[in-house]
Amino acid sequence: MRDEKNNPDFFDQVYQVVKLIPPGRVTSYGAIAAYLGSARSARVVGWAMKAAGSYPENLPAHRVVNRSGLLSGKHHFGGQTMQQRLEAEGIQVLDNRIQHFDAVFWDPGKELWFD
DNA sequence: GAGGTGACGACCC
DNA sequence: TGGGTCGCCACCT
Repeated sequence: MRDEKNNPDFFDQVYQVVKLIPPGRVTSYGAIAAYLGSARSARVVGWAMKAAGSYPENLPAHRVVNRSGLLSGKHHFGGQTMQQRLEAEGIQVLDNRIQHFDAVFWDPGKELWFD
């Protein structure tokens, strides 16, 4: 029954992309969803992030924020863990929002495509 | 088995 | 131009 952690293909894909996010960069749920081919399923990406809480790997979910650069899931990280981690990456975060979001934004469907 | 929810996003009025 | 509503897909109860 495919025991192991319940990792559907979609979730696994999300985890792969998230882990590919370079340090000092961030992306949005929609960007990942779009990269997977389901731009409308940005919510599902958020689910994957939530499920990532059970992920043993160093899943940099803190590098994933909403389309507005707002740390939507910061509360889920457990306090300011998310913001603090982003600052450690060199990303300026103010009031739960990423500064220069456009500058640190990382698009998987673009950056990965070019390399 | 079915319904409601949810770390979002885009479209419509 | 801005605010509101619907849609998406999977997980949880």
